[in-house]
Amino acid sequence: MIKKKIKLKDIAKELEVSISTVSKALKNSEEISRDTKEKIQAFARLYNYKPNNIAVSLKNKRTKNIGVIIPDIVHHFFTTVIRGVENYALEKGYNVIVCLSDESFDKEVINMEMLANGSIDGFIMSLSAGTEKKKDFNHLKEVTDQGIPLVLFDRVTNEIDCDKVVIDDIQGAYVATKKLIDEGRKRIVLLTTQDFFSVSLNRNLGYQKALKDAGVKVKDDFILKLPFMDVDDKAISEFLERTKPDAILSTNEIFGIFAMRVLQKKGFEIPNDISIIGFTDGLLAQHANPAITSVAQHGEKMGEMAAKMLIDRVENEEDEEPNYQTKIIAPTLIERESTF
Amino acid sequence: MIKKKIKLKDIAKELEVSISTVSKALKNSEEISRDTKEKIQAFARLYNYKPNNIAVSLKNKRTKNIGVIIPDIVHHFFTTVIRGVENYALEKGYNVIVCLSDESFDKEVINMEMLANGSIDGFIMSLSAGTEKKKDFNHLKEVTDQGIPLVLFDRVTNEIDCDKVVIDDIQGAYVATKKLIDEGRKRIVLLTTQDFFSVSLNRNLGYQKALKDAGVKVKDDFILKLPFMDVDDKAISEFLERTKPDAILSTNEIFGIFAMRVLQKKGFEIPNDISIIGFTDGLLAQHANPAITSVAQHGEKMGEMAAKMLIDRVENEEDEEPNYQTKIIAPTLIERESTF
DNA sequence: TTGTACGCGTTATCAC
DNA sequence: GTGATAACGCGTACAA
Repeated sequence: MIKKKIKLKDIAKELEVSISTVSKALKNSEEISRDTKEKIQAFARLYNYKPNNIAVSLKNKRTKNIGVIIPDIVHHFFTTVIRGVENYALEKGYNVIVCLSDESFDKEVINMEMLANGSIDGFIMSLSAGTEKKKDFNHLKEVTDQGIPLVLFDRVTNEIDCDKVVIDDIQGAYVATKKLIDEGRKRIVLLTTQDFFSVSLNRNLGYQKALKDAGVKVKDDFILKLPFMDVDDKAISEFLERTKPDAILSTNEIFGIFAMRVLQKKGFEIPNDISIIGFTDGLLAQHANPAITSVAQHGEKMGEMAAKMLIDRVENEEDEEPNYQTKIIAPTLIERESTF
Repeated sequence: MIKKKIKLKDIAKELEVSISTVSKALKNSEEISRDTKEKIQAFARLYNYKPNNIAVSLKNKRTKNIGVIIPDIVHHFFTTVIRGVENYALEKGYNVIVCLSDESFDKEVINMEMLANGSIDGFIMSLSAGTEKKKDFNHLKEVTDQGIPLVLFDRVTNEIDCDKVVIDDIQGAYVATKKLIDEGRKRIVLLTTQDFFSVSLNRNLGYQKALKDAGVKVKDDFILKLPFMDVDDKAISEFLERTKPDAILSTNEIFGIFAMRVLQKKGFEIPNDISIIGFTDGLLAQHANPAITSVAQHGEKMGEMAAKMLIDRVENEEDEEPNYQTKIIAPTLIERESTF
């Protein structure tokens, strides 16, 4: 009952010509006579011939696959990036192999090694928390040393020479903080993650810069650094009680949501009593009540750009002069109901 | 500067042995002498030799890739399924190639055809809206006819003979509706999508069955069928005004969230005035205020089961008697703040 | 215009 | 113990 896939050899045998004639005929080569071409093409269409990707890959040393390694897929931002990559990739005839590092250095290494042995033409990735913490980038170095193109996005590192796509995190935090200052807020606190995340560090800088520019003194105890994994309601609650803020900037979506719920349960009104701005313009921010003003990271655009950079690199490997670029996307402040 | 990847031939040349000796030595074959094995293995380790996946695939006719095609990735449920698939796949040494159909029949076909030509050992997929609407499953049929294993999950069809993983949607809706009835709710309305979605149909059945079992007459105008794409605030708003419900069952997460916001803006208290239960236990339901009681679909478990079924099938292709199975996962009602 | 021969990197069979 | 050879499916330089 199984209709096995037909291959060149089968067509050749059936039509009593050589394999190479079939191969050429199917590529519409000028060398082959109109008659045989038509005969072969008709037969191929009839039996739905499609070249075997693996054999073609082995021959061309091109897989038409791109590997994407992200820390976590249950995370709206990464999800939008994948969608962007997919969009562009499909258009160019590439498949996307997605691997999750699960925020773990080891998994990131394993995944990279698996894919680096011929499965893909290039990588798009965002560093896992484990890798950012450990600051060990040898697996990236090995990949680039082998000449495999790599594009880093969002969570990047200066240690590796390659193409990058990021948003201007400093600017994003600056604009958000400024918005809060302009509203007249005086006690603006920051909810963020630990410093080893490059993005958190930059957002923290932007926050501080905006305060300084407005002549406000930065207080260290107005900044709460939480572990990235399980959110700790209690820590947030205590922090808010201690600091009594009139505005909150959160460097991610989830901390902002948690803070808002804590405050609402205590009877505060958002934004009347307290304004909130979060990073990552995800579904949670959009559908919260009130909807949360957010710094959009434009994940889909980021994915598309990363894919474009990567595929350009893959398809023009002659470049002996790498000339790597870092594209910086401007973040956008999306004003909603959690600010005035 | 580029350190090209080393291959068997390079090792053979360097150590002045034959390629096959190297190959055997690296697989620790008994045929090779201890000395040469050690020498070769040491050399291979030093130069970090790793077999080329593509060549191995061509030889074994096994790619160790599995293709996952889903309608949308910016959707928490599918995202958890992918995570489940990834978990199991990585453990078994498989990569996951993710393709998005974008709810479109055409994209689904294109993606399938791309992957079916040797890129993957089997498929895991959930039907796009377009495919469910069109009821054209030829692309699936072709794939299974070629002997490529296929596991359908969540949005499945009876037209195709293959392994399947679903949750018991009827039961899920039944339990949720019963919960609302037991709370004493009298005017329970249903927010759902159009009938061509198999899951919506079943959830609708469960809702109606629960009402009938409780002796409540089902009113057709208590059921609102919305297009799946862009949610229409106004339609929901009008529906709620017309039906004046004291409880809402939503067959997905997003409609429930929208309904809640509409009601809250009108001054209703959840759950004091109106209870809400949604399907898909996603981030939105968890972090809404109040948090929404939901029917959990156990996406991660579903993904793991689908991956296990697929890989079992792939690795035991001798089975001439297919004997396909449909695994039915029991849904769980997660009680939160939007019900009593 | 068509066909032969070889290579892509690996593995398995068989001969030495 | 080791090595030559064929095969996986395709593409192409070269020969006929």
